[in-house]
Formats: sequence, structure tokens, C-alpha cells
Amino acid sequence: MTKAFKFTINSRLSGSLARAGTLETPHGTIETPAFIPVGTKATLKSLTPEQLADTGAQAVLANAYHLYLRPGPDIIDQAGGLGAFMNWSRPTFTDSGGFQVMSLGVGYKKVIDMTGTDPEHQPKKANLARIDNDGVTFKSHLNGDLHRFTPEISMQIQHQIGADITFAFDELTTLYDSYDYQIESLNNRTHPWAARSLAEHRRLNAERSHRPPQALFGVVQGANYEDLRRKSAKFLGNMDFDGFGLGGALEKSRIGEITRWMSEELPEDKPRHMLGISEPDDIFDCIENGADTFDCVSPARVGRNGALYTRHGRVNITRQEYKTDFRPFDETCDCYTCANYSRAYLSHLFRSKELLANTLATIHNEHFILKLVDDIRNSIADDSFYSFKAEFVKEYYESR
RNA sequence: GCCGGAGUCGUCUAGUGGCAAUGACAGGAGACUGUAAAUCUCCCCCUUUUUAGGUUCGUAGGUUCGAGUCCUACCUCCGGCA
Repeated sequence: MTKAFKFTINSRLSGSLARAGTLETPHGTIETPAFIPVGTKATLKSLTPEQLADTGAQAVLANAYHLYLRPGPDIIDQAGGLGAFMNWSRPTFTDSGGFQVMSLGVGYKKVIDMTGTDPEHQPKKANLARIDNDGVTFKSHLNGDLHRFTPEISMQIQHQIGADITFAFDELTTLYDSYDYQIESLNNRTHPWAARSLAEHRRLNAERSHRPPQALFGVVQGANYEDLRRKSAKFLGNMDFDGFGLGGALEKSRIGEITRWMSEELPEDKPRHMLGISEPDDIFDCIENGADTFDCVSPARVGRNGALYTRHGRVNITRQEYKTDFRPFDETCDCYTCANYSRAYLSHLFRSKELLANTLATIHNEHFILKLVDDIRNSIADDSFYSFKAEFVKEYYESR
């Protein structure tokens, strides 16, 4: 029986946990480290799949919660799976929906607090989600209908959607939850749910042998706590997952060491995916500490909101100074947008609220982050990672 | 010429005699990390670091403790009649 999924490490960066490799799936191979753009509702907002492929995207990640609510997993299954449905022939991922189910309630807008644990910014009480040890009952953000996810249900949905790589259903805690709550969450939910996700996943892979086999990543939690991160990574690492997602709340300034704790405990020969990370400094820190893939909405979202990446940092294209600036957005960028359009034109499109603004900005931002990760991958292979990182970070964060 | 109506922050607009005065747009700045996001926040008469001060609702007077609001005249615009 052919394994659906194969991860090979081709080179390592000495003195670090960084590695470059390949991740084979039934829909193609991903060169790692890799950034995976997010197309939550089976579309990367404002781009056609062809445009997305042209930015350099090797895969796309969609969301089980959103696709479950609409159009419903049956329809995607009937279409032949996510890739066929959205006309994307390369590899696909789906997130379990755990993040959405939880973040719409207790953690809404407060899940990943990068600045700390200021009690003044504590999240409001849960209003859409209620968590118990068996699963989560929640209200649809679309119409308030009551729904329930359990690990089994999430896996059933993810198998109907049919992405190459799926994630276990986990509990998302926040930085505001106590240490005791974090332990209780790992012991009573995230870890048992991982085992249940894995069992249901195996059953479904066997039952649905007419479809390409899917892979399942377990999701490590533990917030900012070293003992909990290590414990969670070790616990999940002993289970037969195809890879691992590193998730949950964490302080931005500690993202590197937190990644390292998990990488040191996880099996060396399986891929590690950072959930929801894409800022350049975070990507460098995570790769250096053993991360292989990333997904994030940020490049697309901030792009639609008028913020474009440059090697000198992120800038808002609606700034007055760009109104009459006829240079390409970034002379050193080889994306479609920079090859063909000026800053003044982009400024005009955003000010006019023209739809093309979203498309051109998204193309640039996705390409920027994808290219960055490509360059990092190459720097691991030729051992220039540290100088490349130092140069990039200095230019990106200090020159503006 | 007569009768009626109207003049408020760049634009449109709210405004019972009682706090520079509503909202929208335009304009300026910022934010966004497993997408409830083509979204959100702040500024937007002048000066000031501020709790402050100054000057304002077509113009000029008046009534009043107090006027964007009431009265008078004038100016401008829009209807109607000549």
C-alpha cells in the first residue's frame, strides 16, 4: 500500500533546528519550509486559483468550520473534494474548525495576544461557544443556529472536504486562561481529542478508500508554558500522526523558544506546521527552531486593507505620498503587480475602492511572503541562513 | 418690484434659547498573525503639552443672564406672481 504522505529532510542548518525538505501528498509535493496561503471558504479572497498559483503558492489551506456551515461538506464531497470543487490541483490543507468554534466565543479577537496579558483587555464572556470534555456546542455566526463539533464530527467533515492534510480537533486556550486551566484543557480535551481524531481519521481513511488517503496532524497546545508545551509535544509525538500543528496562544516575543521546546520533543522525521503565523521575523524564528510549514490569513487580509509588504517593512499604500508616485510598488519585487503597476495606480484603486485593488495587493503580499520563505529554504541549503536573516531583519524592521 | 422658502466645519446635513454644535462623505494617520475583515480605530475650526484658551452657524445690529435658534435691516440663492 502506497503511503499517502511522505516527508523527507534534504538539508539541515548546523547549530539550529532548521531543516529543508519535501512533503509529498497525493496532489503533489511541497518544498519545505513552505508558506501555505489561506483560502478559508475554498477561495483565496480576490484571486483566481491561477493567480494564486502564479504567486508561487504550493498549497492552500481551507477551513472546516466555514465550509461546514456553507456550502456544507456533502456538496464538496459530491464535487470530488476541495481541490476539484475550487479548481486547485495542488495540495490542500484544512483546519479542524476548532479555532473558529472557540475564537468566536471566548477568544474572539483576543486569542493570540502578542503584547501580553493585560487584564484590561480580557475577552468578554463566551457568547457563541460552550466547551465540554466531549466537544463544543456553538452558534453559527451566520444565523445563530446551534451546532456541535466533536473530534469525530470534525474529522468526518474534513474527510468529506477531502484535503490532503487535516488537523486534529483541539481546544484553543487564550493567554488569559490560568495555568491550571491550561493543564486541565490538555489533559481533558486537547489530548483525548487528539486520540479520538486519530482513531476516527483512520476509520474514515479505510472507509473512504475510493478517495485519496488523507494525512492528519496533531495539534500541540500549552500556551506560554515550557513544561506544558514539552508535555503536549511529547504526548502527541508518541501517537501516529503524520505531522504536527503548533497552535494556540503565545506571546510574539517568545515564539522562537516556544517553537524550540516543541521541536525538541517532537519526532525528528515528521513535519511541523505553525498555525497562523506569517510575519517575517516570526517566520525566521520559527524555521530556525524547527518549523517546516506555515499558514496565515495576514498577507491577504492586510493587503485588502491597503498594507503592502516591502523589504523596508509594511506600508499603507493609501498614504498621501503615493498619490503621485509613479514608480513600481517595489522595484526589487518580481510579482505581477510590481511588474505592471505603479504606486500611484494602486493608491488610486484603493481610494476609489475598486475591486482590482484587492487583487493586486493580495498578489503582491502573498508573493512577498512566499518568496521570503523560498529564500529562507535556499539559505538553509547553502548555509547562508544567518547572514540572510540578519540582513533581512535589519532592513525590514530598522530602516523605516 | 411683490409673496413665500433657504443660508451651519471642504461637501451634504442635524440642531426644543443653555457645553465648538449631529451624522455621512471627502481628507489625514494607524492597526490587522490556524479570516464573522473590500474591515476596524483615531484625528478632522484655530492655538496649546494638558484639565486649557481663542474664534464660530450669510452680514450688521437688537432682545436676553445666555442666541445657530427670537426680533430688525441688509446681502445671496431657490420657487411663485408680475
